[in-house]
Amino acid sequence: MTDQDLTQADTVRLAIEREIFGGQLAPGDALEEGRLASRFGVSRTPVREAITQLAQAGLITKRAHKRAVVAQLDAGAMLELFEALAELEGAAVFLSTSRMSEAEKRALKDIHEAAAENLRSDGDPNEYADLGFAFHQLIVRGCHNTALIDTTEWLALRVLPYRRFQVVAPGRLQRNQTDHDAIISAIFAGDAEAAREEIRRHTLEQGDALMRFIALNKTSHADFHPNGLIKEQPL
Amino acid sequence: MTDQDLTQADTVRLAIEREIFGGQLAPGDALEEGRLASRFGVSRTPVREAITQLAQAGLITKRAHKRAVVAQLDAGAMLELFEALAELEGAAVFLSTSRMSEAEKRALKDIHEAAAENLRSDGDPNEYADLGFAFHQLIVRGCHNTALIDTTEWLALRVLPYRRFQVVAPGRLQRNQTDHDAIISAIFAGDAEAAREEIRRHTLEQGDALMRFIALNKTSHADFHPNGLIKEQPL
DNA sequence: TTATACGCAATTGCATACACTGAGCCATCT
DNA sequence: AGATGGCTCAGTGTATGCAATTGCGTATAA
Repeated sequence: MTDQDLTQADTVRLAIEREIFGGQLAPGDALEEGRLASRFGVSRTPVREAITQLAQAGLITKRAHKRAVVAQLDAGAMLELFEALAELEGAAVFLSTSRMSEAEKRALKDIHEAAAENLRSDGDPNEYADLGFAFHQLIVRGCHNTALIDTTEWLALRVLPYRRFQVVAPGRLQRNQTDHDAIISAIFAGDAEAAREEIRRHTLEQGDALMRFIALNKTSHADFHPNGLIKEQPL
Repeated sequence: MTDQDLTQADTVRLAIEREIFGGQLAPGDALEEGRLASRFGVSRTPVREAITQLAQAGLITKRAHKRAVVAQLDAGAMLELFEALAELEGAAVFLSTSRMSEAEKRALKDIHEAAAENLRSDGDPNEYADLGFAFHQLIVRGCHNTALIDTTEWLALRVLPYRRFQVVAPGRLQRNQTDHDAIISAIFAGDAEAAREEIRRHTLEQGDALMRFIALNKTSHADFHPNGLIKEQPL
């Protein structure tokens, strides 16, 4: 049963997801069923199914008889998303503080220290970003409530296509690390309410910083388009 | 452009949703594509699409090469769901307290008082349930954050197939009304933190009551079946 | 030049046909 | 008898064809 029994629609969906998160498919790009079908060597049917799923997940917007498009967030939507995400992560960490096992706490600390080391040694910013992502993920999963975890990660997914900007903002990393410091301290101190407030503020600030950064490079006045503004990603 | 331009897949999806919420389709029931197709007078294609969407929404569970099934919640899953919902509603009301317009507050109060009147006059419990649902909905929507609203309602949807039990629990209604009283007071007092705590406790308690009620009528020891008929459901 | 009407190509939504999987049933073997 | 293996068939996954709709270039008008 180790065979996941992946259907072709699943394969296509995962492939498209990767391309969205990897940046090959940027917000605003059109997804044409026929092209994707031939690109993946399947018929339009599984492609359609994959697109339907991604649309339901919010990664793609799709309207009847119109081409599917990689979801594009205007400033307002992104603000809302980060606000909601801040609340959800706050709720999660509130629970996590009393529910994380010792092993989970240690893993969290390990990641946090690896990130610190990355900063000290002026390491790869992409690696730092990955560590930050893992940090948040560990905290959220620490609440041991799959409904809340899934919901939170579902929201987080939607900003992911934009999040790779974060790393280029200068001076942000140090501040990020300080925030994480405060969060982890609150968790280890068992102060759930403080942990909630810290992560709420932190996530809101992250969103703010991302938006401000994007706004500086924006071309359209309401929409962002990652690849149009930034040089290149090493993926 | 008032025409919503509903595709057949949408129509089918809405129809299935209604049947799930209405109870004609109970958790655990199998959805066979071919039957649904002929019942709705369409081909399997739009039915498949509808099922895919509902699966992504969590209302039905679907595994490769197996029949789709109306989502069935075991005790643990339901507990998690209510816990998550409590957190989300808490987050929403926290924001709503400072964001609801006067008109929205008045509408909320009107609903609340209609519910009180329903209780005083020993009215239709179903109507009371609807009012309660509207009460929660108004509060959630009052936060004016569509991401948070959608997420919360998305979670609430998943317990909806079970929620029609609530009304039969004796003595619950009065307590429910008292809780709502406290919530609305906190909102009008502008005490966001109190409102959050009140609705958190309230929603958790609602879930508790529902689960306890179902547990009394259960035959299987982990799974619930609204219609009172438990069907075999090994994993 | 800008705006509007129109027609054709491209693309989606749906139907149908086919391929594959998995669960039961029965026969066969030990 | 119980286990094992193939057979059957209901049902899902995928491919393909066709009709309906869009949007986009072109022509025409203001």
